[in-house]
Amino acid sequence: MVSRLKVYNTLSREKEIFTPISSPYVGMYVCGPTVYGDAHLGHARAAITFDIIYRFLQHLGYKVRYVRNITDVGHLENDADEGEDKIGKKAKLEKLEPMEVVQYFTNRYHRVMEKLNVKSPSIEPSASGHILEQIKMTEEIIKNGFAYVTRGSVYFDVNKYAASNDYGKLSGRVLDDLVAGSRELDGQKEKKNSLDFALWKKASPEHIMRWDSPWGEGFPGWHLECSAMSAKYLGKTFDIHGGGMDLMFPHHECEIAQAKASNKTAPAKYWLHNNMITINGQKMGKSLGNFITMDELFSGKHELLERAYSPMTIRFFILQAHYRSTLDFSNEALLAANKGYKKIANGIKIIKQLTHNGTAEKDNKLIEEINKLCDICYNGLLDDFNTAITIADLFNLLKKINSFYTRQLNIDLLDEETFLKMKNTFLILTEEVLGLSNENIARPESFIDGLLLIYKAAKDNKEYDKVDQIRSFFKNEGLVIKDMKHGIDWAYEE
RNA sequence: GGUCUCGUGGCCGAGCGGCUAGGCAGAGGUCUGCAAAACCUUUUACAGCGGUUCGAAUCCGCUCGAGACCUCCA
Repeated sequence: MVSRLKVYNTLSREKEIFTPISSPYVGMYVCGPTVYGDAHLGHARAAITFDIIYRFLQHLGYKVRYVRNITDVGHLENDADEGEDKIGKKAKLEKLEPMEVVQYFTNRYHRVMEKLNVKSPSIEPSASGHILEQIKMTEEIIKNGFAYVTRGSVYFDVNKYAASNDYGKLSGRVLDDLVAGSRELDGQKEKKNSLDFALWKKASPEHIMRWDSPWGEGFPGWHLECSAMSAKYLGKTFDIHGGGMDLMFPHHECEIAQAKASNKTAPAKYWLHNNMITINGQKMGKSLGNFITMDELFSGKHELLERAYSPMTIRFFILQAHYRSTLDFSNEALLAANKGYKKIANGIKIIKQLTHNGTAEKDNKLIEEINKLCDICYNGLLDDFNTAITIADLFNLLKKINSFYTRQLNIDLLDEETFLKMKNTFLILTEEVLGLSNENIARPESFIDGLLLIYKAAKDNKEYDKVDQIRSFFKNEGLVIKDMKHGIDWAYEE
């Protein structure tokens, strides 16, 4: 397969032609959520970004194994020794088992993803389910001389590693700058160097989540799970590693170091990072507390929201920007996205109804124009998954589709091939690749009530043919009309 | 302080040296019993100042402004 797909690789800071390690197979690992809170817009952006990548790679014919983890252990509040585990803290607060917290928020995350029409990954491993793999990797790193044990904890020796590897390449850091800029945090006395990070941490007495290890009871460091699980399911080197830009340093940098220190090979060929959602120009994030959860968006229940926004509106909103640009949240922007999405949704609806008669005379100029409009639609996606450009081009194609629909243009002037190409290009790109499914926005009950009003009027006017007609509509849907002395209602046909 | 990114018309947002991005909003028109939709046309741009170039929103420099990472964050 000759690839025309270009991807921006954070490692090289360039767009590169995408060539998988062993085509047609593609391995992709994406950092998933830490399940101690509800998903917000930022989680949605990351998930949707890599959902598009997953879908488009599949569309191009690749066989993709997509691994997205659930972080349920080891993610501390901060780097200090007394930094609490995020899950553990929440569990204590709510008087729950840590795994209850994990299950609860995992379920909720899945529900939101389903609404957003984000496909499930091929494998969704959790950190707590891979403690053995993480211990093994830690042992390997110690064996290779890149980690040391202090009082029951194991730390990665960044200086030692950096002597023979370029630590900081991914995030563009220089080691000396990092040392100079690093803050003094408590409890770093165990480390030889402030940049060293934990592979395994000794559990303090009050720490709930703990496992046996060669170094005593403890728990794995945050960065380790991704290294262990990606290697387990995708091999020591795989094609794509993704995640939010904020994970670039230190998380992804540490992952590379761990992988090289244990497996002696760089983990991923391409590193892809999605940018942040901003709100009033500022990053939306947990620490700033300025995030809006997906449930709040769906229900409109948040002080910054003027109304509720449907999942597809949000998906469309996110896709209208390129994934490597920041995207600013506002009601106005979301409102515009809502209308834009509806326009696409109407396009999907009408193109399914369009039919074509092949016998008429053909218009070669029109045929050429339509073909060109169709071909162009792929350019955006092929250029580093630029959905903004593809959507713009789809709107241009949609203008023609609408013209055919309203008969302002005669569709029979197209040849069969072009007609099908137009239909397929629009439907496949919108529904399958961009994942813009039709939302069921109509409320059937209000239609039923409306029909019953007409039914009543027809009865009053003794227009019995109309009455019978309406009754048969109901019957076809498995419903019956109930004429009662005190009024009219409907019921399910028994 | 260090490293880096960005500043596009009323709003959002593409753009990677020459060719109308697109969506929303506004104006005019076609169609229409009315309305809506749709289609056509159209008004507001590239933070500022210099430079490179035949040509710059796009490259370089400076100034101003916003932000990200260097702790946890998608």
